[in-house]
Amino acid sequence: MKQCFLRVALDSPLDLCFDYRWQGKVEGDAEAPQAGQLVVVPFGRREVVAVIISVEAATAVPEGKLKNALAVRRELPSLTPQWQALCAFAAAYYHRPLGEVMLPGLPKNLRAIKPTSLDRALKKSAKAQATGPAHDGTPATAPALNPAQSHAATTIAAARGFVPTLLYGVTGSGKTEVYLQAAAAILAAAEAGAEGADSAVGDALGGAQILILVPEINLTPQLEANVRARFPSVAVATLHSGLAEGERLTHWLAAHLGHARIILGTRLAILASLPHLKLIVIDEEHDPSYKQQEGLRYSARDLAVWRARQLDIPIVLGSATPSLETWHHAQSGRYRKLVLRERAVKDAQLPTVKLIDMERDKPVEGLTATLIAALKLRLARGEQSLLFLNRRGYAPVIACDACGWISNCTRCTAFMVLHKLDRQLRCHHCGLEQRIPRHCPTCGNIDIQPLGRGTQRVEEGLQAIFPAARIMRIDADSTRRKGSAQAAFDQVHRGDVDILIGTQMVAKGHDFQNLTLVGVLNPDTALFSQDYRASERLFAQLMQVAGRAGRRARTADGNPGEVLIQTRYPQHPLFAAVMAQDYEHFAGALLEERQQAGLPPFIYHALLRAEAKELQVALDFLQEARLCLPHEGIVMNDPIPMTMTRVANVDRAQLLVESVSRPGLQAFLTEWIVALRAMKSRVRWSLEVDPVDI
DNA sequence: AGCACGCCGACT
DNA sequence: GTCGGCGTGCTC
Repeated sequence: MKQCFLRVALDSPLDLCFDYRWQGKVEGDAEAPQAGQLVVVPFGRREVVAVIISVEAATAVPEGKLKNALAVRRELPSLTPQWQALCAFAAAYYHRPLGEVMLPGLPKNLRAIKPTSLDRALKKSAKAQATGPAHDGTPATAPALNPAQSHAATTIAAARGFVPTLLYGVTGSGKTEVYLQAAAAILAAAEAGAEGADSAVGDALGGAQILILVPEINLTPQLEANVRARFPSVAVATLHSGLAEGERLTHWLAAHLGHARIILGTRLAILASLPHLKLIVIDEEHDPSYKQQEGLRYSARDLAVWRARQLDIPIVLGSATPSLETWHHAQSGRYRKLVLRERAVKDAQLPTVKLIDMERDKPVEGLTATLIAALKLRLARGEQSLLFLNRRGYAPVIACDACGWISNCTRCTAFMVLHKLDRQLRCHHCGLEQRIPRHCPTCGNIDIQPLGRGTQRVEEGLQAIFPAARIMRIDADSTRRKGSAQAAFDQVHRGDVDILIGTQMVAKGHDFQNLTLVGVLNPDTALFSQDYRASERLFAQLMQVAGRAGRRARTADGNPGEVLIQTRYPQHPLFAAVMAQDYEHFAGALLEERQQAGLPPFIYHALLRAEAKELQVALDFLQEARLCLPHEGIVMNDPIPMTMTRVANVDRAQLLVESVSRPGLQAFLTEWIVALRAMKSRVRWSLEVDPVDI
């Protein structure tokens, strides 16, 4: 080969690869470019970093259009064929350009035309392993496992090849401990394998990497501390969106170079380069946060399963309330199921769950007399309580009694939420902020009232009822500053808080030792939601928040923790399942409903969204899209406005596409997206595969 | 998506 | 007379 061409993927919505002339060393030379390397190329009037997909001897691009590639970034080891294949799969499955999958996840520094001190970053990532500060520490002793935990850990670590495993265990059953012991066994086995082989091969065999995903950034510090204490001589790297650019670069490099052996991360970590990956763990696999909701709308859980199959390695999906998709696979035998029925702490009991009928026990300040009495008891005993309310702000809306005016957002189909502390009305969808009006903007009435309540209002009411109590609110508003969420949780752990009030942020993962009461203030809206997944989510959320109570052995008077749920619908079957803490029965019933209604996981969905200044324009586009191709075996629903039609002065509509066959749906989408692009419409549109909010 | 070019309204 | 609005055209 005298001359060669580089076929590259770059971050552009154009769904094609671009070829460049390479005027340097070619095939056979150690310095020749190869697939998986980063390369700087001119693109239009700018220069960008791209990934080399292949090196070609010829190109179909006419000579006049061809440009020269500028520089191959040889100091960075190539991204592996496995990583390239993962990206190629995601691009094909979600119908997005390859470059949009490959490049946005790379650290900014690597995508810069002139990377700053890459050599130093490379050295730093390597050093983290050899002389990390934790290296001299003694490993924290692994807690003794109960028989079910031991069995699970051994079974997972002994798996050979692709074995998807559901680790199904109630909150507090010690799933994390199972992950860590399985990880320890796999790391030890890899090390032993490395010693036996000669050193060159040993590195390839020995560098086992383990990826552990958690749903939220807030959960990484606790898990990281845990992991570092247990594995002081193992290099650990975290990957999540909260990292500073420098950290992100060194952590990403530590993973890519194989130095980091345990990688903890949120969903974005599933697209990281992990050349020695030997085990994937998805903790709380049912959690909606694993679904990316903008840009490339991928499911990190689904990609993780694909990645495990591709690498032929085990994957563990852990949950007390598995997603119906995963449960369905476990029931049908496609996934292996390991069960933890006992709580790991000796004598710890499941909390008792009771309902409070709000029709009989009328709430004051959102709190029923029963719940207030329970809070009072905890205060007297010096125990902590948690109140859960999935609505931030002071009140979701303010209204005028006289004329019926309500605080609608002028740009969205939504209310302006009252934020009393900031003296503002705020739209949670477009960010619009307004001063609170002193009188009704329509009729001038001075008597305008907040309707409903959010966390701020409950906090205010609680403080009035219990003036001496130390009350802490944790929600997206109170934790906006970096590190403030961790500081707040630390305060709760230290015992400086009597009553914690929060949104779903407080429901996940945190292990509060002295917390014996959980109050759920108003779960009712989810009972009658249009969204067919609402009840699955509510059940998981209630079980999860209930699990915050009674994680230690017993309360002062020997009772288990208590969960009180306020509702106007105590007869609703969902609550019966929550009280019985019977996930299996509930999941079975939901699956049967889904099968009869023709919903996932028995059917596959894709969603075409369109947005325009005028709703009709978006609907017309979807109608045209609906008819532009024959679609045998595909159900095309009518185009409809989205539930929240208008956001930031843009109207949105959607078209749901269904099929009983995943390959059938995929084949159709591949053709359809070509046809949609050919329409050359000015309407903004996007296609989502496996949507969750429809 | 960027980033250009290109042709019509209110400002130093 | 120019700055700048966003329509449309292209990117190996």
